[in-house]
Amino acid sequence: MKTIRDTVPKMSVHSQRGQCAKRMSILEAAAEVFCRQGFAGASIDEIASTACVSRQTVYNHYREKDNLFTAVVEDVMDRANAMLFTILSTFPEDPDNLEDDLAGFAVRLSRSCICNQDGKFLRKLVQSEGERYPHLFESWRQHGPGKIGTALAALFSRLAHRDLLQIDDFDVAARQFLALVNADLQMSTLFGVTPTEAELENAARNAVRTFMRAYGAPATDKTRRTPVLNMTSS
Amino acid sequence: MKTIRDTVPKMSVHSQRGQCAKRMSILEAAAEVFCRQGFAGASIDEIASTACVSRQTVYNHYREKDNLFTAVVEDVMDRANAMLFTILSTFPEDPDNLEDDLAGFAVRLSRSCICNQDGKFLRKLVQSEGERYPHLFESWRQHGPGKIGTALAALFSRLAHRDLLQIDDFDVAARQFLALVNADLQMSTLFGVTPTEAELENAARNAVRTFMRAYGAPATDKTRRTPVLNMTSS
DNA sequence: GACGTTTTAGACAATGGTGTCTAATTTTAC
DNA sequence: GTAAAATTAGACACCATTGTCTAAAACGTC
Repeated sequence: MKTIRDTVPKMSVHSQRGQCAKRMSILEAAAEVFCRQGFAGASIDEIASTACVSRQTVYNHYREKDNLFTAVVEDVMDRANAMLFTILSTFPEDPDNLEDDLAGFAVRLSRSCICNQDGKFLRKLVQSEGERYPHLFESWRQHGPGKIGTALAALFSRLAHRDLLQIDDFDVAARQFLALVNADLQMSTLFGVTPTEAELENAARNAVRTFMRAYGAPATDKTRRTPVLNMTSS
Repeated sequence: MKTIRDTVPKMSVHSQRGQCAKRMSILEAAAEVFCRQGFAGASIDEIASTACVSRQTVYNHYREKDNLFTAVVEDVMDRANAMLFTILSTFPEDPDNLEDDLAGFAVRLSRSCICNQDGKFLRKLVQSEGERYPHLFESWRQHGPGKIGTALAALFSRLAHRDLLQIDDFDVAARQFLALVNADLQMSTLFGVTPTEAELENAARNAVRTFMRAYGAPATDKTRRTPVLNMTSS
């Protein structure tokens, strides 16, 4: 990637601050407009005015529209990736109450990796522009949310190894866990509406309950199933 | 909606055939191009040449691009709706082997309503153009695949009523069933690749197995796992 | 073959977007 | 303050697209 440094060698260090702020402002605005309008429907003028920046500044930083788009995707992917690692580090490896802890984890995951602005952007962009920018698929799989599945599979395998879960295929279980968490949120996320905290918790509870029924270890005393017939979340 | 009939009252009956064929050809081509390029990225020229029709003919049948888009969405929704009813009518209401029958149903559902061309079109279009055409959301929910959830809930409730399933919340169970069926196919569908029959069957089997572990009736001999302790309330 | 209708190719204006250029202005470093 | 760098507004050429118009051609029916 080419940064502004390559073309402006004599620049002093401190002027980076204003430049950097403008760069980020442009990236943020471009993400917003690309997400709402798609690549073809987004105009540089709208991106510039959204970023409170002149059109020429956009062209100064990113030579052309394609280049800007690539930079935006890269930026959002990096951020989403960092957030994903943060959330994965909160996985209940040594759970007190597995069902509750998994539900909490599911809430954090959906809130910060799936339902947030970046998650929505990546899903929408991969779906709408993926066919014309096939590298989006690879990026999504390797640097983006596509990694969640395999990472979760590894974490589940550890729980299974300690007999806290009974799983035959970790990859399938991980995908199903994600699918269940999304089951109640798909409508909202498809419609672009950010779910409330209560909806997140309810969805996570429903998902984890079903997941534990399918994969919970049957015999141990502390994971005795509580036959709840009503959900009545908080 | 204004059709060509309104402006050409004296037309003979048989010439409708060619016209009708052209109309359908245009609709089909427009669906393909809109799906691939999005609304803004699709050009009438490309639609016309894809349909093997002159541009003027497109304008003759559908006055403007917006109108054509609306007609395409309507057409695909209607077709998807009809297909959905067909598939729903094959739901195993009186199952021989519930798990196998549900898996077969899941294969048919994903093949003919979710992973097919129309399903892909609707998902992609609702996601990418939904914000600018909010009526798409309502159509999707009322006339499109959004109905699958509630329809499935009703069907599951019948099975539960006959003690073939043990479900507390039918809507949740239906959404989870759909989510599980999609769990293994999300990657393919997101990438625009049509899954093979073997992938469909494998996905359906994984989904139904987990679903049955979570919601299968406990008493029958074949569903050995998940010893549900029934509540002693009352 | 004659007639009305539909389709077609091509030209056309209008519009809006991209990307470039310039000259004036502002910011920043020292 | 000064000089270098960045930003800005505006004009500009260029191109793609939309939607209209027209005259010729193809089609279907009688």
